[in-house]
Amino acid sequence: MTIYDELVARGLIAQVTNEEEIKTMINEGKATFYIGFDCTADSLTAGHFMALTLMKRLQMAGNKPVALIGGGTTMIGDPSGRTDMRKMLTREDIEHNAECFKRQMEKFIEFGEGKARMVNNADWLLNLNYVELLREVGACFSVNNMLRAECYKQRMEKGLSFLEFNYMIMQSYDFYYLYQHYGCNMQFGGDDQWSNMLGGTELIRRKLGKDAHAMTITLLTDSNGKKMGKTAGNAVWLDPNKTSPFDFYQYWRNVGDADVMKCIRMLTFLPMEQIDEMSKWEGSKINEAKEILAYELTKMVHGEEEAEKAQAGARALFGAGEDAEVPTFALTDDDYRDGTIQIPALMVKAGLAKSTSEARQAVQQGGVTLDGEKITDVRATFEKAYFTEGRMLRKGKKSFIKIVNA
RNA sequence: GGGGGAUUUCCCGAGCGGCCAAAGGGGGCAGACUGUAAAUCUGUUGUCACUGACUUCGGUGGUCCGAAUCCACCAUCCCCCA
Repeated sequence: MTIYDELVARGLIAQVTNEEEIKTMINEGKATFYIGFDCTADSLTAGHFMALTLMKRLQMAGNKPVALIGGGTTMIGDPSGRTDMRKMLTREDIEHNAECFKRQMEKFIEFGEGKARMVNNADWLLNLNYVELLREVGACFSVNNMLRAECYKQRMEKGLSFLEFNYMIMQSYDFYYLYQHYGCNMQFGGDDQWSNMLGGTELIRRKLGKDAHAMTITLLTDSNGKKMGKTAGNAVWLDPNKTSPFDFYQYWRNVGDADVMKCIRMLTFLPMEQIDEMSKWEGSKINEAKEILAYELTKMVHGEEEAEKAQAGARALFGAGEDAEVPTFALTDDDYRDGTIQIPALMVKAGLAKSTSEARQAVQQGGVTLDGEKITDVRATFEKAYFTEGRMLRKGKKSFIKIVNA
């Protein structure tokens, strides 16, 4: 199976500019492709993860990846798929974020001589001269066409600032620049980037008379059409300090039945034959597929050891077993008042509830247990000695944390 | 530049002088049912020293016994005209 066919079989490809040419190019390992990452946060997310795996797949097939850190474009903010303007980030924040991205990416992609390359568009975008840029590329963009672009549609109703309107031009310029300086002949991106990417191929054609290609990745959505990689509006981070390996594992362990095989196909590196076999599973056997998915992804992001721990912890908590490897929280003397602590305060400190009110409600509704004992009294108080051995605090079905003394 | 409209709790969106911590929906959380799934049903969803108190309705002042609701100014956004 060729790499292109595999990408198709895995459902990764959404749109391409020219299928035949792209197919030949990547199958023969002749593509130098880039993917841009806007550094709006200090960690990559599960959403970026798919792009990283795609880079890896292509790299394994002999193509050269260029990871573009959007140090420059982040200064503007991509309006695609947004109904409001992004908050402006300072230059320092952006640089810090770019640094974090770089460290995380290095775990997946091999960088170095003749391998993958990492560039930051701040290096060329920030020094552009306004009038020169207008004269150089401004003439190649038709405002009429831009306004028709999908990525601005939503914003046309609510209002789009000139700042953001220029995002497409900056992204197009990136491609134009990379084409000339690094021989980059293809761009990848999420499907929501399609119009921005076409801006780039168009610019290259007009300025240089050359063909460059664009290809988009199917957005990973669940069966309800919602973007995956988020819980309650919060991203699932790749940084273990922001989303623990256990929570990361649990996120994938809990995907809906209808979405498991799709995730396995798109995100893991398991061979297609095995995947085809698994997709025949039905009923509660699907849980095994979920475990495999969660394990595989946790292994890729956090390493085998963490994946084992997360899996063992989850099995112990939800099945039988005693010694569960779950995140722990250590109480210090300051957490106790007169040597004791009340259950709502404990829950807030351990991060199981955002406020004591929320904690109370959980208790009142019978959702809180300590070492298997259901807590019914909101005022239940515990002494320090009680936690010496470590106690399992649980809220609802899926939130666990082990409480110990520091 | 001129004219009109908007700004409400996580989001959407009612409220237009006391009965408002503020309808309804979404989302979240918890309970039941289950397979750590989906669907469904129920409860809950500002904060706290929680049967009471305190702080919210873009910002700042004002009117009033009393304001999310009225007035003034400021800020931001949208629409129409130029």
